[in-house]
Amino acid sequence: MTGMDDGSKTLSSPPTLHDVAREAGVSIATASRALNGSVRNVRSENATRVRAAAAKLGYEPHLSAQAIAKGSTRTVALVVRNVADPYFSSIAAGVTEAAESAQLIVTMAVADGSPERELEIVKTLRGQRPRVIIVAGSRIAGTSTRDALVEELEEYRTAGGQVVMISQRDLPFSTVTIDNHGGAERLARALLDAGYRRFAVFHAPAEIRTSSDRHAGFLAALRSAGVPDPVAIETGFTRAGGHDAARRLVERGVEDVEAVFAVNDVMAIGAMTAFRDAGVVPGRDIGVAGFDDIGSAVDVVPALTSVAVPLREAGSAAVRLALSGDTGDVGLPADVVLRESTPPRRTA
Amino acid sequence: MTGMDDGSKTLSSPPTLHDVAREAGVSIATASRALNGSVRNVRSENATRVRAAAAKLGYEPHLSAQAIAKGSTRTVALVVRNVADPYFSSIAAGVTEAAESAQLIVTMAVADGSPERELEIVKTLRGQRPRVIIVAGSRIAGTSTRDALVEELEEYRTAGGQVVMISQRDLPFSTVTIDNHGGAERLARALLDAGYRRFAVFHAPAEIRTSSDRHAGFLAALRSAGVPDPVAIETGFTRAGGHDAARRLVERGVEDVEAVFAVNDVMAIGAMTAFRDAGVVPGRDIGVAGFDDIGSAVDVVPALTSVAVPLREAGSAAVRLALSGDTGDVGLPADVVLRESTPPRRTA
DNA sequence: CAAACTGCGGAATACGTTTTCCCGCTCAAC
DNA sequence: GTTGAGCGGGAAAACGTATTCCGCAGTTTG
Repeated sequence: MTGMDDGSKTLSSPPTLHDVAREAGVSIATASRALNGSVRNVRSENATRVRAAAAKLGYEPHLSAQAIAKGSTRTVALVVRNVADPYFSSIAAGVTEAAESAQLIVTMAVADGSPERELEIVKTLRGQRPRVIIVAGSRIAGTSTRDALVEELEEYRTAGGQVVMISQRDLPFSTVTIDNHGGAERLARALLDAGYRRFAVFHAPAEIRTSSDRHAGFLAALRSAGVPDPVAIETGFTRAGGHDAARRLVERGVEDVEAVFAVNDVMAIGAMTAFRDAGVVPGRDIGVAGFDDIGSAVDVVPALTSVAVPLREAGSAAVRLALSGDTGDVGLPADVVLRESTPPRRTA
Repeated sequence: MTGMDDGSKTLSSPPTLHDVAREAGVSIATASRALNGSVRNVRSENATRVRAAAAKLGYEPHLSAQAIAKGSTRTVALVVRNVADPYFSSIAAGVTEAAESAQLIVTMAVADGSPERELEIVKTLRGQRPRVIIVAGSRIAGTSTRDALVEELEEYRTAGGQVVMISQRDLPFSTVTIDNHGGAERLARALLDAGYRRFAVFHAPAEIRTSSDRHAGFLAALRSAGVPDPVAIETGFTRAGGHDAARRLVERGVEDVEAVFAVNDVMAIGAMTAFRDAGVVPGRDIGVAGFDDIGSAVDVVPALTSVAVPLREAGSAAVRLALSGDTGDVGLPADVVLRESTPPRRTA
């Protein structure tokens, strides 16, 4: 390319094991054995010479080459719907934490709520030959893409890969489940105890399993208490969705609802500011509760009643479950946290 | 789970190009040429047969093998301090967006604020031979690890890699800079215009460049306006840090400060709830301003005055900058957004 | 009509590792 | 003093793919 590197950094390819071996005056095999804990020993004098050579040359093993030689990689692949959402970034944090402590590299892809994109992602991920594929927040969509996704993942699994879903039960894979149904039930009962009787629910389309589970749990508790069904407003699973739903509820007239349950916190928070903008003060004029207990739940005013979900833990549990090799599910609790957004209400 | 599922799917290794070629009745070379847009053509009949065979077998090319054969990968590596922080997850969102539109895979690692960990990460990342390494929110720490990091990255670069820093100027790499200094100056002027005169600043240790730039800009604007220097409280760059700083400020006595500038929004938000818990109402008893304009800035009460920073854009700009191959910096603006947390103040 | 050229298939090599296999050496056991 | 085991070094074969090079047909050119 350019001339001799007289003195300074000309562009060159990174040193290979071959270079290290030559520098140390040993064979490639010996160098390889010295640099990773192989079964075989190498004489300690040679080992130190190899290590010195590697350090001198700034050698780093080519992971792809290792992967192909060993027939296995050290990566875990994570697909999420949206990294910027605290729900998923918390999961991602747990995943990277557990992965790094297992010396694994994590690759991340964002599906953006599109089942087609998700399918495409899983395909290219398969090319990575990761040890594990973790899918968080998949959308169980129209059966055609869904079936294709399942098939793709099953092929991956028969090829020796581990698949773990997060909060996506009833797909034929190990999953880390969150007690969405039970948490929502307990939340409903807590709100009933606090004196609320008439509710609205802001939920996402039914394909989003997390949403429908929470919705169902809430409904079940209400019904078993003999309270009238809440008004249900379907909207997006995002802050904007919650904001929008609140506006629609206000337009419709909000006098007959005492509290709103939004199926996640970002929706609830969006709803709170929409309510406030419309002159309906959350916590005073209307109770608001969310789900997930994301960090900022305590920072909004009034502090948001929610259901605490160990998201980070879910991420790391997914990795550990996959690495354990067991198939089977891990269940995580979901605990109600009452705060000022749903103050006790004097029943009439 | 269950025993042998006799009949189908026994555990087997994924199909290789060899299998596809055999199935299609052509050579490996032809199969390879048919499946990726090679320079060479293959007769269309053969091409369709190869594609059919690939589809039938569920073939996905082994990315590691491709990487080693071609001598280059299609991955971009991102190292952040903490995924769960909205600052970094927004950047990560931008990075993945741009990467995916360039058909690149992103691998992510979390440095967790530890320079040693960061160094270690960059080392193993180098083994990945990514096209690009993006470092966001690095901590310029004690020069020893810092120099080691720089050296590591420079070796990577002389080996043909692209390095981009985000908001970490004056390291010898291309960087996407955010106008932290100017944004903080403009914020200070806006607060002065609103009638505030006596300030406190919550900032992070000086090694965090983002923090010190913002702090310096704020200070500069204050001084050039002839206003007394603010009380400076050093704390962590996190929500907890802001919370803690606010408590310390309240303990010290808060009568003589009219407004607080926290060098980022999560700190500001943490500070607001600490103030409120201490009976100091943000927006009434004390003005609070942050920096970054994260999504939840509009959801807290009072809505948080901040400086809008195009974080997502910074992430995608970093990828584009790296891919362009140019070295040089990209500057991103930072615009003041006044909200209710800093209402205009009647000057005495 | 020979020569040059084009289009395309396949064998073989390369990429950077790990691992198997073979070999020589040393040491202990008989 | 032979033999067998144990140790450790190196040559070579893998791993799955891209690509170079060679060869063969068919086509153009003069």
